[in-house]
Amino acid sequence: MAPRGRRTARVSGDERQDAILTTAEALLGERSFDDVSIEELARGAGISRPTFYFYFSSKDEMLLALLDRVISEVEHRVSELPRNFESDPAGAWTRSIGMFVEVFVAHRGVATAAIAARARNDEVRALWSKSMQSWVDFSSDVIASEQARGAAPDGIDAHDLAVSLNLMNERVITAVLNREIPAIAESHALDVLSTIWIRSIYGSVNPGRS
Amino acid sequence: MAPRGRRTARVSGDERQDAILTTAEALLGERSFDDVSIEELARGAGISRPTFYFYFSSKDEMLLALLDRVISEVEHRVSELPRNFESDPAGAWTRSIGMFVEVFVAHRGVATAAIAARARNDEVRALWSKSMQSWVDFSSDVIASEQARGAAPDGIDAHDLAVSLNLMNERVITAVLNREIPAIAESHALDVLSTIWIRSIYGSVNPGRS
DNA sequence: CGAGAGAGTCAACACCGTGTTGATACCTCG
DNA sequence: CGAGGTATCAACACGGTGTTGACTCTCTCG
Repeated sequence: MAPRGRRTARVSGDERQDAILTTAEALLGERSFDDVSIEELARGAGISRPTFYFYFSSKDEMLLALLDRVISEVEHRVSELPRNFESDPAGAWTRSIGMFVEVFVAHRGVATAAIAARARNDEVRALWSKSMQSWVDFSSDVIASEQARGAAPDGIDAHDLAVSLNLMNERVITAVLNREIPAIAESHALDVLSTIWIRSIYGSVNPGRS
Repeated sequence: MAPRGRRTARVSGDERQDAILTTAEALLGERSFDDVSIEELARGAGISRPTFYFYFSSKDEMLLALLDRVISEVEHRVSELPRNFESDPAGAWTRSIGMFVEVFVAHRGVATAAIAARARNDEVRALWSKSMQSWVDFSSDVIASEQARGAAPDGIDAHDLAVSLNLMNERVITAVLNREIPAIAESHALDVLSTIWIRSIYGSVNPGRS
């Protein structure tokens, strides 16, 4: 039943929860997780600090909710990645890595906060690890099949290679997004990463089309 | 003047400072920086919490002192790295990366704490960045000269490549040391990293000796 | 309609870790 | 001996997290 004429005095619980998460994404865009107090999150959502605890049992719990949304997006997008690497390996890898970059750019604040929280919070670590594994499994499968069909040389375990390259992506992209030193120019990032992936997977500068 | 017969009731300031740093390295080996309180550091060094502030103005300041020692070691060891890449490129790179790995392994606690603190503390960030740059400059110089002499293909900026590969090392090694998932086996790490470096620098599986 | 039941809210409180202050003891050197 | 730097710590102030208990609003059902 929609509220008529006179609006309901109180906004619904779900809206409040969303308001908290929205406030959080916004604040994490400008400041670090530690520098955002629960007080601010609550004020941003129009409630008092204790009421925040009605919605989330802790600040980390809220980060988990934020991260959960991102993970769903990641798993969905990874499952839709094309697997036709035979015809244009370089292009296919570049598109895959590009998607990785896009997700990080779109959720920079959450990603940075999660990476920091990972060190102290088991649940955050588990959730982050789940998302990294989506990418690792995808790339590991593709590398293994490229090795199987003879397009990529053996001499390195497909899974080890996939893990290392994905960790490189994570680290290089956060360095770029947080304007660290040393880092590379944002405009080069995708190009540089793709080049490294392709050279180290195929052992050559120019993997042949077939 | 050495204390005679009767020992000085009070241990010297320098010893106390060292005791704090030693306690810190030990505790950081088992717990995260945030989980180590100043109270514990002080107790470990046989002093009270306020006295800790006589030696360091904050916990971060102490981390800085810890990191400073590591940086000196890094700069020293980097400057001693051989540069004879012409005769045995693969071996030379493996030895260089091996040294990177060694430093991380030897100072695992400090490295992990510094990486976490980097996000919130400017001085830690600056110091860490200085140490990364030692490695980046070294590798960037070597890559550029390999490209110049025609042993390594162009098509990627030497500095961008050096930054990315060094960031990969940082991330992969911390993942290994902290037993993250996904990560690779500690015993493979050096081998996997070297392979990726060599393939992506030389654009081939087997850079020729000359 | 009116008495629960739930959801939602918050003032006040307890706690813990950081950083500060001021008083005091010790040690050395003129 | 006594002045001045070195070293020490009890007690305090502060800020952020998480908890409690009482209150209000709204919806439902006899």
